[in-house]
Amino acid sequence: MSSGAAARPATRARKAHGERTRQSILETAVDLASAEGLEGLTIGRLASEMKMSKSGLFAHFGSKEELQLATVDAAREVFIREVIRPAFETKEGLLRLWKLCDIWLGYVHDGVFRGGCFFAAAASEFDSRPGPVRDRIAEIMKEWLSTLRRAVVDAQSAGQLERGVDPSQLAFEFNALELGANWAFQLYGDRQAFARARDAILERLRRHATKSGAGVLPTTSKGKKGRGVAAK
Amino acid sequence: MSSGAAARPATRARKAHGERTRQSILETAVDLASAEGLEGLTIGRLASEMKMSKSGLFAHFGSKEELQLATVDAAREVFIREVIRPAFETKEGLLRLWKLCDIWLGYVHDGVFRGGCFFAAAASEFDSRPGPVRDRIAEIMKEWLSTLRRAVVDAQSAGQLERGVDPSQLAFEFNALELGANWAFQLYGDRQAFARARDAILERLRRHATKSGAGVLPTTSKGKKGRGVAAK
DNA sequence: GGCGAAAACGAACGTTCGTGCTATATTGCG
DNA sequence: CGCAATATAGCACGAACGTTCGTTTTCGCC
Repeated sequence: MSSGAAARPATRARKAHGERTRQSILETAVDLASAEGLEGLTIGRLASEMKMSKSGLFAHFGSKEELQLATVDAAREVFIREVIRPAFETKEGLLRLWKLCDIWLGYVHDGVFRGGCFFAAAASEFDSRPGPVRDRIAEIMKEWLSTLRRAVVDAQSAGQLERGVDPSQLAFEFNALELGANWAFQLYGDRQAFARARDAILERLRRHATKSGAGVLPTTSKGKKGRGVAAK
Repeated sequence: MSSGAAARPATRARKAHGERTRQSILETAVDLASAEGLEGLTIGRLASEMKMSKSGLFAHFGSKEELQLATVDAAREVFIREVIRPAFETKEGLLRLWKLCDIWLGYVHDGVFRGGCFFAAAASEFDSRPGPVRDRIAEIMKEWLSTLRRAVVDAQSAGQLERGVDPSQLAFEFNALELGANWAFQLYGDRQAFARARDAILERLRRHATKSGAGVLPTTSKGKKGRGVAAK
């Protein structure tokens, strides 16, 4: 009903040239919204950015709320492409858990979104504003938290992480440290915050790593390139 | 020039009844802004909440930006009263550091501001919006971070915390965990997040506490009442 | 009790918001 | 080519925004 990516049953093969502009509108929308907020993302502003008329652009979505929802989902796609997918190139275990955190921090540092983590900003903006947009944001962030938690469990199953640690607790802490780094970077431009978050995360990973797990972690948090897969 | 609290040189003793309404406007403004954001805090909305006319209310501030600045400073006063002052009743050292974190979490949990931590929301809203408001918010959050850092240093001076730990690093981590709890509570209503943050903070404090420091920390993170000053 | 200042009001300003309508380009298919 | 569907533009709307202005109410003080 909504996620029309590429799953039409071949009955309607045409209708492609509206979809394309819609997509490029959403690219701009995501960028704009990450900086000015999902509510500050105004249709007039977006239209002038796209050199389109308000009404022409508006017709693609039908309402502002639909535009916001589409923007959130577009941001989710970017997040998956920039963070999840790269981290999942590493096979499950302690290193993938680390990669998830490391790449997340890199994605904020490198300014994939103009205003830092799109979802951190969106969550904070909508957390007191009930409705479908808020629900969708919460859902997506829950996906992320689950991914983090799942990575912890997998690392335990692989025998690289002590079984005593609570996966939800660890996921909470890592997510908090990431949000903290994002916060410090957005507010102060403090790049050191990334190193602080990495230090804190690595320290926890090291403390709870088993003997076989300790080897896979990078030796320092400074360099961008981790040491790579050493174990096995 | 601005902070006219109660420091007039007795030349002008009158002029109190405008200041009072101004103060009560700001109370409402703080509450409103914490939920709907500093930009969503609209003059018309605020006026109708106060049962005043837009123009009558407006005259107290002269511009929306001035209103926002005054609101931010009013929120700072609340924060000092609700968090800083209570924590500073405990004498400097490891316990005060813990109190700062513990009370902060309580202040979010108990809903001192309708939308969670006022400054977490404001920082996120204004971090991509240069200007005096953003600067003031950043300044206030820096005060908080400094307070946290200072508490770490004091705990070290008191011989209750290992001197090896980096005060800025610890302040960063604690602040991040607090923001993380605030985030989880606002978005999911997840009260468990407070316990998670407390656990994480306490664990770090315990790990780096000296022998003489270990005694002052509470035995569990569950109860609201800490064990109290046991050492010395 | 009346005077002057401070405080609150009501109406209007120009702008921008989201959202409808209607008409005109643009395009894919027979 | 011509036709139908789609995509974009133009225009107008009611509401809300921050702000200004001139007037009216309130209130401390002589």
